Formats: sequence, structure tokens, C-alpha cells
Amino acid sequence: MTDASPAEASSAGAASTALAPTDAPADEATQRLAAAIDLQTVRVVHAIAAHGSLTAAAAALGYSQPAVSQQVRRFQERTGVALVERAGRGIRLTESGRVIARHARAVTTSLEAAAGELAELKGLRAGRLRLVAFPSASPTLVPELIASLGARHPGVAITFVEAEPPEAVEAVRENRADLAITFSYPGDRDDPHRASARGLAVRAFGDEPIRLVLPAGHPLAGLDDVPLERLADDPWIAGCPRCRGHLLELAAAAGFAPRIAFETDNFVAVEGMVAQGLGVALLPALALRATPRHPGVVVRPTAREDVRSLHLVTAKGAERVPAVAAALRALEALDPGGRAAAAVGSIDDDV
Amino acid sequence: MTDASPAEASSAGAASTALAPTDAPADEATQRLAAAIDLQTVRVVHAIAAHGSLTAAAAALGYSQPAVSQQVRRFQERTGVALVERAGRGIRLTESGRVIARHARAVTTSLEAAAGELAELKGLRAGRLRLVAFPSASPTLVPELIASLGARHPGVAITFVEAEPPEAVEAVRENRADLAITFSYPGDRDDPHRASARGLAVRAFGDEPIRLVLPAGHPLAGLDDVPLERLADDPWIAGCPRCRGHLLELAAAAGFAPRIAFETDNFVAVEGMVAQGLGVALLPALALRATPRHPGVVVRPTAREDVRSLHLVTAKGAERVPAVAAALRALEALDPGGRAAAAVGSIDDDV
DNA sequence: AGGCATCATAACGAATCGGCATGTTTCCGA
DNA sequence: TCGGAAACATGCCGATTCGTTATGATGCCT
Repeated sequence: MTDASPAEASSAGAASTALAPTDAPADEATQRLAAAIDLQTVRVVHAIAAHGSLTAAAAALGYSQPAVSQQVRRFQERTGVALVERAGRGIRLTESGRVIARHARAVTTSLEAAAGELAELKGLRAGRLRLVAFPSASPTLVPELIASLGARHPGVAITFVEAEPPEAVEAVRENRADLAITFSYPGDRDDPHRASARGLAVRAFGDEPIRLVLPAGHPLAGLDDVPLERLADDPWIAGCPRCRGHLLELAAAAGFAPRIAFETDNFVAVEGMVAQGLGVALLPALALRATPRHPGVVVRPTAREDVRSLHLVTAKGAERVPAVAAALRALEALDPGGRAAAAVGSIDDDV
Repeated sequence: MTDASPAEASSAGAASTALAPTDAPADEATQRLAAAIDLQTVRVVHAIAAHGSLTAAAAALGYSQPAVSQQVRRFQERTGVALVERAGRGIRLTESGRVIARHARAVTTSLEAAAGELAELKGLRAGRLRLVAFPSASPTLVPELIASLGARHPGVAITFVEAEPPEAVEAVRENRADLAITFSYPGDRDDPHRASARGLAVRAFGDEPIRLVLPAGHPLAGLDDVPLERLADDPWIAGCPRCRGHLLELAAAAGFAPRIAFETDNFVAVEGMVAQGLGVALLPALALRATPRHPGVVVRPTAREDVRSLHLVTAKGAERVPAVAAALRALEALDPGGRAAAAVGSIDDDV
């Protein structure tokens, strides 16, 4: 029967049934089989199909020959489906084996695509970082972070939204942001990192000095550091609403209640007002670092070296998210509190 | 920052890199990751994505909650890629987790398709059986097998090719056939099941009686069984080439050398010749079963109840191929040697 | 503050896996 | 026809993985 007339007799309906795509909701037998198919079997069968023998497949996979042999045998044992049959001193795939080999490509391709995307994320050639930070970080820390991160990992898409600490923390909690840069005052009554940050990961990010901003001609402008109580009678310009709380606290600690003449959350405006002699102000170092010093003001540390604490807030476990991890590393590399750069008198020497 | 103006700042080239499909030949990192992704993780992540929590995913998969928890943790440990992060008292998928969840569909779909096809094969709603059998089985065993198998498993595509035993065995060996029905004579010199069938699985399929065909008016036509030696002087009609060998052997055993007057491999023609009184013949029972008896002949068993042996030949291990297994079962259910049906005198009562 | 829901951790037993050593079968060449 | 080589099969062992139960930690809600 080499090339003799093949008297073929096909039973009725064979092709139609055999070729019908299985879009029916997997019957029980299918499900049992699907559960029995493990990736190792798929890989092994794929290798066998590609290389033609168990030995060659084993070599290609970096396994020993018996390992492959057993893998195949186990599948047969637990499913009753033979994948190979002996052919001379070698083997060949059965119909079932070829079925698996055929689908193996699709599976491994999908998995490799997934692995590729993961590698992109892990290698930070992809991924995203949704950043939230308080206003005075916007012109300082945030651009520095974005520059540093963008240079090292051009594939990471960074988005930034400005928000005060409570809203920033909430954004992380609600998964609208991956990383929040926040601050808190030592005795903050409603420190968002106390109540509302539970369930989140909060990292200390150093302390940011609080500076006194005085008109250039102020009587105390000559002092190296200024005791707050000596400004008890000066009019005050309060910064952002939250900063105002801090001012009240520091003043109380110094034994007086500040007379707040003006209020604005625009720290550039604060400087302008101080320069005009409308009052004195407390500003965090970062806010001062954002712009060149106004010629009409002088900046002095407070005698107590008051600070506010910076924090990095993420979801718990998010430190393992590559983009977040990279951002955290980049932030640590920055000068967190801005002490060095913001040291009095050397404010302008930007990095 | 609920719906405040989102001052988005995206680092350069983010989108392009992030969205570029990974058609590059998987780099090393990708390969390590691909190897680390196991099916269980994929299933677990898929379930988490679908159900929103580890507990629900565990329930859906039929596992305990810690099992799922650990599965996720192990993946993180061995790849350094976080799949979930805490969110309140629950969890949510990270970017990486969503990547896997997204591809999980493709993977499980492929696997289910494969499982479906395997189930089809296993359940014999699909599959094929390439059958080879010797000529006198063509009108008897083969149609019966096809009918029986086709009725029980309409999805199995059966093809049949007629071939003498040596070619049939070779067809199985060369994977041009899945199942061969063959025969051999007791003392067959070149029994294909001895030398050439090594490496194949050969099953005994019972013995088929050899009948004497005599002209109706032959002097020995009245005997119940005919000693062969009493036909030493009759002219003989030899059947197929291989049958001729058997005839010579049986005659030799009976102590004579048959005078072969005619030769044909067409057993219908043999009967016609015998009816014309041109000689006597030996025919296997199956050949006789194929057609109604010619009125001019009588059929008698030989005194020694000579037989030829039938065999079923498959590739080693092929008995686990569903279609082959079903065919073997169906064949065993048939009356192998055709003894009952082919018993003398009751030849015509077909099943 | 207490109760419930959810996830994390620890410890344990079972199953799986892969390697090595060795046996069996088949092919091939002298 | 008789080794020898090639290929797969098998038995056994140590290591690892996996899933379970029991228990702890945390966060949400009333």
C-alpha cells in the first residue's frame, strides 16, 4: 500500500464534529483535563514536538532525559491520555500530543508576552508613577524627582497632582495615587499620618527646617537666629491654612499669640508682603528654595530650629512595585529636607 | 484633589516605550520571568482579578485562603515582582498583577481549548483511526468494525486501506496506519509478526478456521470433515499468493504435494472455479463469510481443523490512544475468527 | 470598644519533581 | 549475527513545593 488507491471510508459526520470549535462552556471532562494540564507538561510537549525526541527535548530544556520521560508518563497516568507512543527506538507524538504541542505555542507566547511586560515594569522601561505632593514641593522636590526618575527610567510615565497632606493621603488610599509626599507638624492635631494613614506605608523623609522671613530692615534682621518670642508684637503673615496651625503652635510654645495680619497660601506672595514690611512670616525651607530670594527680605533660622517632618506615603507593599521603589530610591538620593541647599545665605546655589 | 485640575507632568517618551509591543526576542530578564510564571500563579491572579479578594479567589478555586495568599507571596519572593498590595482590609492588584491577569485570559483560554480537544479525543467525539486489513477482512470484519465504531463514536474519522500482512505491518511501523488486522499461518516462514513487528504491539485476535471448498458433486462432499490426504490427487486452486504457501504446508503435513491447477487472489473466483469442477480449494472462513455460498460448492472443515491466526498490530503504547483503544474493544466484541457465524451450514445467517 | 472580615504567618504532612544509576529495546555496522 | 550505540523506561532518593489547619494581626463598621 505504498501509493496504492486508498479506499477511504469515513464514518458519517466525522469532520463536522471533529472540527467544531469548542465554544461551548467547557464540560466537566474538559475542565478536569484543563486542571490536569500543567505548564511543565506543555513546555515538555512543545520541546518534544520541536526536537523530535525525549532526549533532545530534555537537552533543550536543560533537564535530564528521565525527567522528561517521567513528565510525560505522569501526564498519561493522571489523565489517561497518551501523549507519545514508541516508534522504533524513538517516540512520536500521538494525536493528543500534537494537540497540546499545537496549543503550546499560544500558551508560551502569552506567557512570554506577560513576562515581557513584567520585565518592562521591573526594569522600569514601563510602568507609571502617580505622584501627589504638597504645594511647596511642586517647584522643588517634584521636578527634581521627575528629572531624576525620567533620566534613569525613561519608560516610566509619571503623573503629578498637587494636594495638601490629607487629600494626598486619601488619594493613595483610594488608589488614585501611588506615592504621596506629605508633611506633618510635630504636634499636629489632625496629622493625616496618624489616623487616616493606617493601612498605608508611611516613611519618614527627613525634617524640613522652618525659617523666619523678616523684612530686610527689621530690627532683628541682624541676628543669626531669632527667638520667636521677640516677634510677639509683630504682625504675622500666615501661609497655607495648615501652616497657620503650626505658626499658632510655635508661637504658643514661645509664649505668645501671634497677631495674624494677612493670610495667603501663595508663598511667593508671602515674601512680597514681608518685603513690603507688612509683617513677618514663617516659611518652610522648601518654599524658600523654590524662588530666588526677594531682595527686600532676610531669612533666618528660628532659635529652636523648628522643623516639619516630611513623609512618603504609599500603599502597603507598594515598595515592591518597581516604579514606586525607583521613586523612593530617587527621593532618598535627593536632599530630603533641603537643608544643605536651603542653608541660610546659600539659597541660590541650585544643584 | 477630588476633581481638582490635575496638573499632569509626564516624562518624555513614556507612552511610546510603555506601549511598544514586545516583539523583540525575549531578553534575559524576560526569560527568567517567563520561567518563573507558573500556571498556578496565573490561575490565582486571574481569580483574584475576577473576584476582588484573596478569600473570594480561594473559594472560587476551591483552595483555602492561605493557599492563595502564599501562592502570591511566593511569586513575589522568587521574582521580586509584587502582584498585590494591601488596600484597607483587602488587597488590590498592582500594575504587574493586572498585567498577569490580562494575559491570564489568553493562557487559560488556550489551555481550555487544548483540554477541550483532548476531551474530544478522549471521549472519542473526535480522533481518527487509520485501519489496514487483509483483503478477506475488507467485506467482513472491516465493515463490522466501522459500523460498530461509527455508531458508538460518530466523531471518529475512520480510514481504511487494504493490504496484505507484511505491508500492513509496515504501514503501522511507518505511522501510515494506527491499527492493522493481519493473519499468519502457524509455520509461516516470513511471519511479519516475528521479525518486522518488533517495536510494535501485536495482539492475538483468535484463530480463523480454514475450510475446504469442494464441488457439490465431489465424492468426498458427503463427509463431515475431510482428511486432506484424500485430496492428494485432486487439482487445486490456490488463493492469494500467501495462501498458496499455507496450502503447500498443510498438504505437506498430510503427506502430498498438491497439484496446483489455477491461481487467483480473488476468492469469489475461487468458488466459481470449484463450482465448475476445475479443482478443490482451501479458503479461510472470513473469505467464505463474505458472500452467499455458490450453489455449486460445498464447504467442509478440514479434519485437522486447521486455522490461521489473526493479529491486531499497533504501535507500542497506541493502546492508550482513545480511538485505537475503542477499535480494539470493538474488535474484541466482534466474533474474531468468525467461527460461530462461519460454522458449516450456517454461513448465511449474518449478524 | 467590640465584632466581623480579610489577609499574614507558622508548622506540618503529602505530593511532586528532577537527578542518578541502571535496565530494556532497537538500530546499525562489522 | 553479534556487539555497541542510541533512545527510552524504571527504581530510588533527596529537595522542594504545595495546600491545610491553626493562629495572629489589621482594618472596617456599628
